[in-house]
Amino acid sequence: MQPTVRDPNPPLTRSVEDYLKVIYHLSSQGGFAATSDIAAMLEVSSPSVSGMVKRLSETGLIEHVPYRGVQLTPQGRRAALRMIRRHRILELYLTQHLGYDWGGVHAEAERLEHAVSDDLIERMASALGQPQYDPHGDPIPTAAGDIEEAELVALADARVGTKLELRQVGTQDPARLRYFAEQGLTPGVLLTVSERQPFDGPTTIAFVPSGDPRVVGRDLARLLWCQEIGS
Amino acid sequence: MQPTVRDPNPPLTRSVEDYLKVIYHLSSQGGFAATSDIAAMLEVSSPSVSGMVKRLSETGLIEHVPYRGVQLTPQGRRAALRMIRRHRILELYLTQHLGYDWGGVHAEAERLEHAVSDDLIERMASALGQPQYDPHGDPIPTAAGDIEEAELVALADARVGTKLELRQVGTQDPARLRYFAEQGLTPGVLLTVSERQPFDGPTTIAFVPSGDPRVVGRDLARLLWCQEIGS
DNA sequence: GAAACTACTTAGTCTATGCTAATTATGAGA
DNA sequence: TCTCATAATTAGCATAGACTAAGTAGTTTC
Ligand SMILES: [Mn+2]
Ligand SMILES: [Mn+2]
Ligand SMILES: [Mn+2]
Ligand SMILES: [Mn+2]
Repeated sequence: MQPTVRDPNPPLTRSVEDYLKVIYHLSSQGGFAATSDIAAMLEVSSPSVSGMVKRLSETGLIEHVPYRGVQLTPQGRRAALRMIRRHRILELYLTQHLGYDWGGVHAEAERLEHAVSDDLIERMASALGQPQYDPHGDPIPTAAGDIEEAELVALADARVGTKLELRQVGTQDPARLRYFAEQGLTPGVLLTVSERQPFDGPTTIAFVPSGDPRVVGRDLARLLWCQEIGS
Repeated sequence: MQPTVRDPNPPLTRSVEDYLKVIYHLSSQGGFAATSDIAAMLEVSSPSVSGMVKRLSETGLIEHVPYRGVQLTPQGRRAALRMIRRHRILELYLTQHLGYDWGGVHAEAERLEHAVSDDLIERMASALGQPQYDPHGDPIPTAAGDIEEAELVALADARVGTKLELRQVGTQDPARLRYFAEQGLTPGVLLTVSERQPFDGPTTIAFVPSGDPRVVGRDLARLLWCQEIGS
């Protein structure tokens, strides 16, 4: 009778997968992810995060510096990017093939990402023609775990007079997403920055080529990630 | 400070949903589902089943007669049929739209059924044209919870000389399913029973209209559910 | 440099779900 | 009716993941 050896490589649980994704997003700018930020993103208590952080660092998925924060190990990063690939392919598949709108698709993908097989994800990716971006403009990591790192500027910070392409919309909030869609503010749109009010005021843009003007408040303008267009 | 009131109607967990489905299948012929049969189907231990049975009967999803077995309450039956609808629509969607074969599709649906929203299932059902049967010929319950009850006979029990339509294939085993598909034994096929060897021997059939003969061993013939065709 | 605020961790508890080992009920045969 | 095999249950324990309450470390502020 075996003394019950623990599986050294158990499959990741749903909770673990969501923690890794959140830690990836919080530490992608190079720094550490703070306990309280993780707690806020996942809507759990700080002690819950401390507990999970302990387990994740014991299994080698993250590195924990007490009172500083956590970072992903290469293994944790691979796992996180795998989940992000799943999430974004699911979002795109649901919008392209099942009529979802880009506001409602996030919640569905948030659950499905943990249940689909790699095989199903690759079938969806094929059906979509190996897409590079999800409905919100976010880059889809490759199956090998590579992800495009774009140098983008928030519309709220773009200099007046520059010409921009809207590339990513940095929110999952259905209400804001639907509003952006109504305003024509979806990835791929071209615009110029015509004016910005002082004291963190709104930004005025003009669509290219129509020239139609639009005023965008500061909070929303911070969600619109753009790329400067030469000339 | 509230003394923490428990949610009186928590969402069902993945485990609970799988238990209900299994209990539905085991008790669908009118009787009780036995603890050991539930345990075998779910590949868990008998004490685990006893424990779950206690909780499920406390929440009113099943009726438990100790040492006899369990049956679904109307509420439990509704929940089980909802899961079966999800499972079968998923199986059909994956085969029709994503190129799955009918052998591999069950495992994928077994996980996805717990993660999809009702909305997604209904979108899939629409894309499929409100289908009535899954890839294995099993009837898909309606969203309202009605399910077709067909009077079928196993090929192993069909009288020699009768003409039959193959309606359902009663296994999820990928190897057997692929074998059946190779042999042309898929739902909708017409055949006549030409011979049966004594002492639980194999059954010989002839396909209609081609007349091609085929010998089917007893164990496999018990998985092929058929309907007698008039004339 | 001490006080005070904030963020983080630790301690202790709870639920869901699984397990093994031990016990008990049921029904079939003798 | 008694015995025994089988099936089911109970007892006791483990793990994942959440929570609240309490304590501690780091950081500001005067
Ligand atoms: Mn998720
Ligand atoms: Mn997205
Ligand atoms: Mn299942
Ligand atoms: Mn099926």
